[in-house]
Amino acid sequence: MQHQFLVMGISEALKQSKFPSEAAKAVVNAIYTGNWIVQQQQELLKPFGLTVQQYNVLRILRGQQGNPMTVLAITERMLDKMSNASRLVDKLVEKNLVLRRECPKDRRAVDVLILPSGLDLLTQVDQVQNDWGKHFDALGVRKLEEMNQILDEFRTVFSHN
Amino acid sequence: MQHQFLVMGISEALKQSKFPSEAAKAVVNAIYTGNWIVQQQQELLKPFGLTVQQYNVLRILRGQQGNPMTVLAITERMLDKMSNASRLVDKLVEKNLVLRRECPKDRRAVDVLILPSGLDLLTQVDQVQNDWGKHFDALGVRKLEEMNQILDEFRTVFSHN
DNA sequence: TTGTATTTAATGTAATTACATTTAATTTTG
DNA sequence: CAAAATTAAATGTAATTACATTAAATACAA
Repeated sequence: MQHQFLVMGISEALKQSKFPSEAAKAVVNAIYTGNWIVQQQQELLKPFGLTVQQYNVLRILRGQQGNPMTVLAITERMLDKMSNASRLVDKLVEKNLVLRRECPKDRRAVDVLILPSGLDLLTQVDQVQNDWGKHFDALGVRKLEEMNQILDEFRTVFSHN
Repeated sequence: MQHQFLVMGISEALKQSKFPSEAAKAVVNAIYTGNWIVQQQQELLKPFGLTVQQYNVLRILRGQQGNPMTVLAITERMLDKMSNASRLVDKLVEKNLVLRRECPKDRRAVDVLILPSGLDLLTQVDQVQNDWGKHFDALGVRKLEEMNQILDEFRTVFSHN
């Protein structure tokens, strides 16, 4: 009973021929596309024993280039409204991919650092991720820029009530 | 410690100034935008005691115009790879919004029907949803069509290995 | 300084999701 | 027809998420 994401236009994908408006269709399409990507990434990450969220946290930590980040700083950079960065970091500590230690400047805060083992794992995952991402290059930079532009606009239109 | 989705370009939103490629940015942007919408809908639906998934199932059932749907048919039309349409329908039955009964043609299957109370609730939600969706009209049909086109292409590019 | 408010992270919990298994009914095959 | 395979839904469970609360440290204000 596993639902497969099929690759097709949104109407065929959801077997829904008519939407009340183009905007309604875009809303559904954006959710569907986001889910579709997450689904794909989940599959890619399964062999590495990482969830999408854990992977994202690792990447965020790598981006700091050896500098520690507090849990709060991690939360701010996460894609997902986070249920719990604290517990996510827990999992990564359990897997020995990151280090958690008291922040010397503020003892409320906790510094999190990616370990060499974490960097190694990311390197492995990168290989697979890059291959996967290559598919999108076929769209061309021009169109991808357009996509980014439109998605940004789509969210931004909300600030102009 | 609740993370707020702020309305801005993807780079500012995630405080990440550079992406390895435009495609990588688009991937993140699509996930972020999908999450952003789901988040908004969650807020809208909270007063009605519905989760986004439950709401989607109700809408799917309404689309059948009084005809019953099996659980499997519902699953096929869901936005999300479904953990469990069966338990989702459970919740809706508990709330007295839908009816579940044995399918006469195939006793393995279960017919699910939306009840008048379910339709009423949807009518109420529609009002709020429509107001929310209005914001996107500002983008113009032209641009929304473009967005739908690009998102479809984005997923479709995968079938052309 | 001392009490109050705020910030940061962790924890408790209920609900949901992912994933595997089970049960029952139907379809297919020999 | 009978056995095997398949299909549909439900169930068990572990993990994750949502949401609220707590605990500890810091900042702020009187």
